[in-house]
Order: sequence, then structure tokens, then C-alpha cells
Amino acid sequence: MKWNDLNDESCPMARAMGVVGDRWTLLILRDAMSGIRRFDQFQENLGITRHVLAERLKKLEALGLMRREPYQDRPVRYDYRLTRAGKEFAPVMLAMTDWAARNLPHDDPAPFRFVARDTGTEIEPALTDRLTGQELTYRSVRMVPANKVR
Amino acid sequence: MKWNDLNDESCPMARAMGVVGDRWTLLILRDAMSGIRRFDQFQENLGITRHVLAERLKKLEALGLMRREPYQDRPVRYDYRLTRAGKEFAPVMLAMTDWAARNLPHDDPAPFRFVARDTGTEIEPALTDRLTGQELTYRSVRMVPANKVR
DNA sequence: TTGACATGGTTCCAAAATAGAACTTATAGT
DNA sequence: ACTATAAGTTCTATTTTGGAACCATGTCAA
Repeated sequence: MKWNDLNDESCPMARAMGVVGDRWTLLILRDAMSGIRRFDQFQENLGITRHVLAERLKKLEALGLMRREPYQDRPVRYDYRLTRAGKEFAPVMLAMTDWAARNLPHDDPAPFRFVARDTGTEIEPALTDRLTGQELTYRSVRMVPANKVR
Repeated sequence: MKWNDLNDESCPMARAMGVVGDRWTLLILRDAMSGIRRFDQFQENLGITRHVLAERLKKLEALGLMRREPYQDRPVRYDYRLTRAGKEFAPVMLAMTDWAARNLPHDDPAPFRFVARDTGTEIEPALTDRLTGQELTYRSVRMVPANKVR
């Protein structure tokens, strides 16, 4: 399997690997969610090389997670903002952050937290079934081949 | 930042990138969740080179997501199974799969689905706050620097 | 007892991705 | 004219991944 063909895989996990399965993309999205928009800010904040950053931003644009937009004329300068698809990635980030904090422990505390926008209280994420409200875990869910469903 | 130092980052997203931020690891986890355990099965199913597969399995073992276990003597042969930490990654996979299916569309249907183990009905995942039950979205959640929380 | 098969790896070389640093372009301000 | 800003691009060195062959340890059948 070739790396660039991942967009074309029928398995959504494979396509997801096409998004986050490289260095930096996940952290670029994290920074974007924290409000960062400009090339130089991403670069300085992450310590990524400008070369790779430019490539990743192009990729994220091509995949539809971010869009490049002029924020001034003369000289025209562009920044990068999350699209709807990019914003909808937020729950995945939340779930992943929660998992990492629990399962890849570290001496120092996390440099950020997630709080409810309205109440300001810290959040405790749980993945649930929208229909039944039940929590979704490894045990409560089965992965079945698509052709066996019906 | 060096790739191997990611385990040592205080940011959980950075540590998460140390897990899934490479080629193949995400798909190895997908296959493990679908029940695959043996080296050759992973290899054939994924089309990954044996070289890289061996490396990834070692990494997943070192990170505590999988463990290597003998399944027969004479000759002793080992397979790879998810640990508790590995199984707890399932909701992240679910959320990511759901996101990819919605936001990276594809002509063909996904090769698998997730169903509730008890009822057998298809699942519709939503990330919620365990305390309030409210759905967690980009808009309902804020990311705040840790030092500003209290 | 020898030769094919099974299965979890390792080794070696080529190709591709990433790191690191310098350079480019367009314009404003002094 | 000179300096600063900010989004990129270009070039070379290093690291990661791909591809194929090989190795280790045993079983089983002839």
C-alpha cells in the first residue's frame, strides 16, 4: 500500500491514518484548536521545520480540515483556520487526549485542560451511543465485517 | 523535538502522537481489535513489511498497548494481544472512524461496522460529558492553559 | 534421516520522508 | 536605501520505510 493512496481506501481507519498517521499533523490540529492561525506561530510553537509545516498545511487544506485565508492585503498574507470538518475532529482529540493522560502517564501535569464553555468546569469525556445513551467500550461494542451485517 | 522523546512530553496529545503518529500503528490496532493476534496475519492483512511490523509491535509492547504471549510450545510461538490500555483505546478508534466516515467520504462502504454487543444494533457514537451528559463539541468545549484553570 | 512446511522473526540495500539551515518575495516604515 | 515582517521555498544530511531474501526452531511425512 502506498502512502498517498490512503485517501482512497474504503476503510475509514485507513483514511484517518492518512490524516494523523504522520509526524506533526496531530499537533498542528491541537494548536489550531487552541486558536493558533499563523504560519510562524505554528512553526515557533511546535519546533517543526518550515518545510514540513508548509507541506502539512497543504495536506490539511487538501483534506478539507483547514482553509487558507488572507488576513491582510499589501502584502497579502495568509493564515490557516479550521473548517467545519476540522472542528468536528475536536471530539476525537478530546477522546485521544483523555486516553493518553490516563494510559501514558507523565510526571508533569498537562499544559492545558478542556473545560465546558458555559460552566467553566472541567470535562470528563465518555463516548456514548447517541440512541441508547450507553457508554461505548471495547467490551460493549463489536466490530463486524460489513457484509455480515445484513 | 526528537521523535523518540515524545513519550516524555508533558502534553498528552504529543504522547498520543508518539503512538499513532506513524505509518501502520493505527491499522495494527484496528486489526487487533478485530481479533487478529498473529504476526503473519497482521502482515498479510495489512501488506506491511515484516521489518516494520516487528518494530511496531515492539513499540506497542513498550508503550503498554499490546503484550507478546506464547500460544504454543515446541516450537514456542508468540502472538500479540491488546492489554487493558490497548482495549481502552477502542473509544478513540470509534470516534475517529465515525469522524473519518463522515468527513473523508468514499464511494465504497466501510468494510466493517460497529454494533452493540448485546442488541446487535449499529452504534451512533457521541462524545459526552460524564457529569452533565452534554455532548462535547468544538463549540461547547474550551481549551485553556493549565495554569489559568485555578 | 531427509526434505518440505510452518511461523515469528532478522538482515541488507534502495527509496522516501523529515530535520536543519539558508534563501526568496512582497511590502511597510524610517 | 536600509531594516523589519511574515509566509513560504530550496538545498543537503539524516532517519524512516519499502522490498526482498534469509534465519531459527521445530513438526510431519516419506
